[in-house]
This record gives sequence, structure tokens and C-alpha cells, in this order.
Amino acid sequence: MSRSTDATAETATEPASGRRERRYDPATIEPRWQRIWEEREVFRTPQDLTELRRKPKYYVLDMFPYPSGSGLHVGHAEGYTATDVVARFKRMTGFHVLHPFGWDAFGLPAERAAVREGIHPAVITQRNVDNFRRQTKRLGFSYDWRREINTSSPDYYRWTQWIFLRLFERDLAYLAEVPVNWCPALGTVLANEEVKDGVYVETGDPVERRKMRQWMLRITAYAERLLQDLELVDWPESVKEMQRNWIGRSEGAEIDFEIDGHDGLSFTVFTTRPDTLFGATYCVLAPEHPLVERITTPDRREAVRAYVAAAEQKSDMARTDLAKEKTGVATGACARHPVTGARLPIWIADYVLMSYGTGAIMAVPGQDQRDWDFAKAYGLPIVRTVQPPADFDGEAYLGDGPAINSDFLDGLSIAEAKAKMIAWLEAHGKGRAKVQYKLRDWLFSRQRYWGEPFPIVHLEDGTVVALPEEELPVELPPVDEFRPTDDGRPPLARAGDDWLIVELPDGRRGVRETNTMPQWAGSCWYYLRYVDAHNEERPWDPELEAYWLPVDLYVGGVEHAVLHLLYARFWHKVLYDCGLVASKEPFQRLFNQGMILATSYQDASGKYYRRDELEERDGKLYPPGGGEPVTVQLEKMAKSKLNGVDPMWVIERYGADALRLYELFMGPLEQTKPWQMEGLEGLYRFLCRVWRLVVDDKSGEPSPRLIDQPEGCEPELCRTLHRTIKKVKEDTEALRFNTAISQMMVFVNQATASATLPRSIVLTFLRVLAPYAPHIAEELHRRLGGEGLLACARWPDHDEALCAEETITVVVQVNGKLRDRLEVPPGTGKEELERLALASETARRFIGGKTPKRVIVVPDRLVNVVV
RNA sequence: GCCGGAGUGGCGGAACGGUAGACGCAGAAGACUUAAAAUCUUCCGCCGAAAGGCGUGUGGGUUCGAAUCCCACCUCCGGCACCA
Repeated sequence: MSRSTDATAETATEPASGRRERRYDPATIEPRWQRIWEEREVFRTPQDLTELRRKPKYYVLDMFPYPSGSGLHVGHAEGYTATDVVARFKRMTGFHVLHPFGWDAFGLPAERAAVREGIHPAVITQRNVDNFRRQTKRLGFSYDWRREINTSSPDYYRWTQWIFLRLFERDLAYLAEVPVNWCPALGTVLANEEVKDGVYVETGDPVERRKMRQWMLRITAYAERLLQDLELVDWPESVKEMQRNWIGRSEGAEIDFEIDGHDGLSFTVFTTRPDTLFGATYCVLAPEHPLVERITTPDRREAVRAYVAAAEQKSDMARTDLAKEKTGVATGACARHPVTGARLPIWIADYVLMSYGTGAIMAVPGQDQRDWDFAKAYGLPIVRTVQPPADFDGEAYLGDGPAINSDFLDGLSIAEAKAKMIAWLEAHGKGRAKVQYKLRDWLFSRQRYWGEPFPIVHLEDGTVVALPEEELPVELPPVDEFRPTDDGRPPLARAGDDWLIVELPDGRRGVRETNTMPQWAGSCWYYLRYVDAHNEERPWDPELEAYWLPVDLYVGGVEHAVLHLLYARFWHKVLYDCGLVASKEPFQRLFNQGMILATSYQDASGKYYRRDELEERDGKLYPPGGGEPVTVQLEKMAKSKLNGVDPMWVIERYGADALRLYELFMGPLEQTKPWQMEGLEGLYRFLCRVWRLVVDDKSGEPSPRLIDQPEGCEPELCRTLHRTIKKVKEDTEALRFNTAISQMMVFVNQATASATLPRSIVLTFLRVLAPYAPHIAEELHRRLGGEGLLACARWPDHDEALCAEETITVVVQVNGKLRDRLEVPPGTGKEELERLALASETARRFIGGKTPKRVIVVPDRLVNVVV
């Protein structure tokens, strides 16, 4: 027995309930047990290392939510239920479990609500957190609430700032002039993921590109390790692949091109195909390339300036969208081919992006379709340098083949030619092998109020310095409004001089940074703070980190597949390099829960209706005013689609246990699946059947079928019990909750049909049920006179011998078709099975007197007679 | 276009290469009830009176045996998308 079981054993003697409900009534029993768990602090994880080291650890983590005003939805509840079942199960099987919860509480919605309502975002956030917490608690999760964190609390963001200083010290944080998504209506920059089709996704306000001086984090310095270390983690292959694509590693070469007539002036291109250098017939610079202005010849100046100006106006989206047709203009300048010395015209075109590689390319139309299209459009020459196969009828040829028209490379395959060309370039100082990544540095500042202030001061002489650690936290100052200033400076610029003006300990004076950090900052390290949530000296105790990390199971939506998970991995690796964490990767196993869909009803004009507004006539649904029947479809739950399901509404009707079971019974956790209210009723009925195993619902007294005999007096039920213990254990470990629940249903169906119910069998079953439906399990356990709390109980052992079948059905097939079944004891020998099969009346009819060619016998499975 | 993932009853879904459809929902019949609800029992892939035949998106293949492995294709979902 675990220590905590002893500590709570006395609860068994206390009356849990004033009166005894007859019928299953989750509304009374659930709050009662939640109160008991909370009062006895049964889910409090020890903090003392000596005690912790007595048991193995298991860290099971949910992606913490942004506490939005609309509250918890059934999608949250699915993931949280899954981790809760795992947490409760792991506790029962002898682990110290870390299962914490908290709030990703900085963010734009609270700030926008603050502007709208004229209330401080902290107040709005607190209101939402309180609501979210109350709802979350009502589901009966076994979180250690003492470790609750809130990223917007100064106790927390003090350490977010502290980690930023570590990044700054290591030159991983820097200021740079970069193009950003500026939304004039909101007066702030937006993250890339908040902008689609040139507008802010929430409000539809247009977004423009603007250059601003911004904080950047040098995540590109970690590109290779972020890529390589994906090998170390147990994540869905799809998520790893998305991260690999995002990092976008490609091998190739940089090649230097001198500009004809500009002594010493050159530019560098990146190419993955240095083998095709002899096929380069022109070069292209991105319109923003710094050399454009200098090299453009006077006769081309006007056209080039017009093109550059037009490109600047276009959003990224417009640039890629309109780019079916390639456009560009010649600069009039020419580059020198690094091998042949030939003059190659230099063009500018917006199909070349300044943000990737060097912002310049050598164009090889023979082997690149984009270059082919451009060359065709502007009448530029095309030279093939890889021999296409005889039957090739395409344009640019991307396949392998012998090099042609390529001087010293002729006849070589692509791979050989690449190696040889790189060697030549390096030998002649005209280029070098190069690994390029798509990943870009992370734009880390926002012109917002509701985020972490930077612990940074701009001195009068223009230098940028970090605040000393003792000055942390830099708290958010009070401001009169949460909008940017009229001249476009961030909201923090509204703070008074007593906040803005800083005198450093050495007497130097400066102005505070007025940008704030993006919402991702707090979520980059919250999983570390949980191990030591109240440490005021340090962000966490390294020994606690070494004990608990990495997270053993991390569950959340796939929408964070790239950004959050990449950013957090990046910070973790920096912390590793600083010697602050002992683990290379933060999240050992990642699991994405699937989206939950719901039926939505939409009329021809696109208007959505709630189901209860519609009238049903001859199998069709009509809108309230009549007219055409509505379209019925399955869509992601959304407020705008009026198809959301409120978990609190479900709990009022069916209870948290039924909701928990339904969330997991719907189907595999990772799968997208539709919500069906009827299915939920099935789970409620299941719990009613469980209730009636113990309670006679006419009298409220214990069921008369309960007996105090040993479990062996109902041998069949006893076998099913042991099979259930085993299967639920295996399925829970593998996160196959739906099949675990179905096995519990099999048990309950059989128990319902049983004439007598040995009390010990029911008590054992309740321990199996407890991680899934903890409230009803505790209540019935108590009513049966069970000791202690199930929340602290040990998982029952199953008896392997009892799990085996007494007789096994062995199938008889003739030519692979099922013809008969044999009931035999397990382990019946091959010869015996073959004899029985060939003796089978039905099988003989199909064998038809022929001599079997072959007989395949799989013991305990089947006999296949081939004739 | 490229990269992932998935297609099984009326529905959600089960099935170490070995009895396809566990479990649940919906449906049908019956019991209990004055009646209804609740509960309980039985039935429930398709064709067929039965014997049996046909069935896991489509077409091939491997195998004694394929929902499961291989090839090609179709459809749906997700991600990326001029990344040189």
C-alpha cells in the first residue's frame, strides 16, 4: 500500500453522504467526492526529493489553455480526460505522478476586451481564469492545483524575462530592422499565423507590410540540432515531418558571381544544383536585394524602380498568388559566369524571395521549371545540361542523367557532377558547399500591452543593455489606455517617466524597451516551472528538473505541431547549453488528440441554425420561417456555426463521469470524430448499470445479489473480471481508451446477468473503473464498505491463468473458407486438431472425398484443409 | 503541385496475416405497466425459403489464408506551397 493510502484510510469510517440516493445521481455524488479529494489533498505531488526518489516518476502534461471568455469546450475536455485517466492509472501502479495545470494567460483577446470594456486585461484574465478553473474542476481531474501557474503573473514572467536574459547574453536575441505584418486598425503588428489573405483572421482588418526595428531570436543557430534531435523523441511521424519541412534543410552550394563593369562588386547565389552551373543563362535578384539600385543601368532605372515599388506593395500572399505568370525586369547589368566568364544578364523578379538563401539565384531554365517559365516569357536562352531520356517530352528536366554541355562535368551523374563542381569552386575560390535552411529567425516582439515586458534598457548613447537580474520582474506599468500611442509607439510608451526612465546601478540612464514578448514566450518553458512552481530564488530546482524531465506524455491539439513545439524545443536546448536542464528534449512522447466535429445546419444563404430551432417534416429539417430544407453537415465545432457543445451543460444532465467516458469512448484519441448526443446517453446508461450492481434502485439498499463468498464462486464472472483487469491495463498504457471502456462494458453486462455478485469481484472492478469514472467508483466503493480512497488505491493484479479461456473455438476452413467450428481445450495438439477437423461432418462435405493436398494447423486458431 | 493520414453495417467504431463487424448508438419484436418512461429478453451487414453465396473505396498481386502486406488508381481530411 502506498503511503498516501494510509494517510486517507480514516475517511472510510466517515459518512460520505448524509442520505443515500437510490438512483444514480451524479449531481450529488460528484461534487461530494471532489470536495473530499480536495480536502485530503490526495493529488498533491510530493516536492521532497528523498521521498520522490522512492518511486519511479511519470510526468503527464496537457497543453495548457488560453483562458478565453467562452470557457471550456468538449475538445479541451477530451485531452484533459485522457491525461487524467493516465495520471490516475499511473498513480495506482506505483508512480509518483506530476500532473499539473495552468494558464497561458497573456494574449491579444484579453487586451482587445480590455480596450472594448475599459477594464484592465489582468482583471479580464482573472475573471476568465476563475471561470475556466471552476469548469475544469467540475470534471474531476486529479491535477495538483498547488502547482497552478499563470504566465501573466509577475511571479512567473519574472523568470520568462530571466530566461530572455540568458538568450541575450548568448547573442541569441538581437534587434533588427525587419518587415512585419502591421495592422493599422489595431495599431499593432501581428504574428504570421494571425494573418491570412492579407487580413487579420479575427476581424478581417487589412494588414500591410512595414519595416520596423524588432527583437529577433536566433533560432536558426539551432536548426541542425532541432532537426537531428527529432530522432530522440517518440512523436507522431506526421508532426516530426512537419517540423522537418518547416526547418527545411537543403544541401547545395553558394556560388559567387562578379558583376561585369563593377570592379570587385559581386553577389552570391545559393543553389541545390551546382552541377547545372553550365546551364545558367541569366541571374535573378529579389526586388529587395541591396545591389539592385547600384547595378541598374540608367536606361533601365525607371522600369526597375517601378517594378520594385509594385513588389513592395504586394503582400506575400498576393506575390505568391499572382505568380502563376512570372514577371520581372532586366537591370541592364550582367554577371560573369564563374567558370566560362560568359556575360549573364541580371534580372529582378518577385519569384525570387529575399527571405530565403541569399535573395539571388542563378537561373537554369533547362533544369528548373520556374526558370524555364521565366526564360520563355522573356525570350532568354535555355541550355540543357542533363541529358533527358529519349521519351522525355516535358520542359525543364529534373531527373537524373548524364551531364551534357558542361565541359569537365560531361557524362557525370547529378551526384558526381555536384561533388566535382563544388570541389572546383572551392579550389578556385568562387564558391563553397553550403547547407541552407528555410527556418528563419523568430520575430519576438509585439507592440502590445498584455505581454511580458523586455528586461532591456536603451541608453542615451544608443547602446542596448540588459537589466541586472535583481531588477526582475519588470512589471507591466499602469497606462491610461491599452492602445498604441497616436504616433504609433507601443502601449507601454504611454507609461509615465517613472517607469520609462531608468537609472542603472552604475548611474547610466536610459529608456525601457516598450515592446512586449509574444504569447509563445510563456509557453516555451511552463513545463519546467511546474516541477518547482513556487521557487522564488530560481526558475526551478535543477534536481527536481533532473527527476521529472522529460515530460513522459504530452497531449494537445495538432495545431501546435510546429510553432509552439519548435519554440519550446529551441528554448530547452538553449537552457541545456546553459547547464540549466539535464534533458536534451523537453517532451519525450507527444500525442495529438483529434478534432471533435458536430452536426451543423445551414440554409442556402449560408445562415446557421441551432438544431432546436428547426422543424422536422417528412425526414427533412426546415428553418423556423419555412422555406427550403437546411443542409446538414459535420463541421468543426465553432460558436459561429452554432454547433458547439458546452461540457457544463452535459455535466448538468449526465454528470462528469458520463462525459469523461463518452469523450474517450467516441473513438481513438488521435482521430477526428463527430459528437453524438445519443452516444453520450449510452455511457450514462452504462453507469446506471454499474450503479445497480451495488445499489437496489427501488430501495436504495445494497443490491440483494451481493454475497460475501470468495470470487471463485462465480467462476465465469471471475474470469471476465481478470480479463478486464488485464485488457484495461494494456489499453490504458497504449492510450486505447475506447477499447478499454468496451471491455468494462462486457464485464458489466455479464455481471448484470449474474445471479449472485461476490462483493470482492465488484470491489476489484471498481478499482479498474476508477481512473475512468472516478466519482461513481469512489461512491460505490464506499457503499460496499471498501477501505480508503480509490484515488489512492493500488491497481489490482490479474491472474494470468484465469485470463485464459477454458475452451477455445478453433475454426475449420476448407480452401480458406469457414466451414465448421471446433470447441477444444487450449493447447490441443496439431495432430489432434487435424484429426478433429477431418472428422467434421460439414468439412467433409466440402472436401468431397478428395485427398487433402495440404493441411495448415494453427494451434488454438484454425485448421485449413486445402484440396 | 509536394508531403503526411484515412476509407469497414443505418451511425461511432472493433479485429497479433487466421471466425470481419467486439462494444456503443439507432432500429425491430416481446416482457413488465392501466399507459408511458425506465428496465429486462431476443433479433439486427447484403442476397437467399434453406443449403449456401457475396461482402472492409476500386483494380491487380503475394499467401493455404489479406480489412491487415505489395503495386496502381479513386475519394476525403490535414499540412506546406515560386524555398532556387
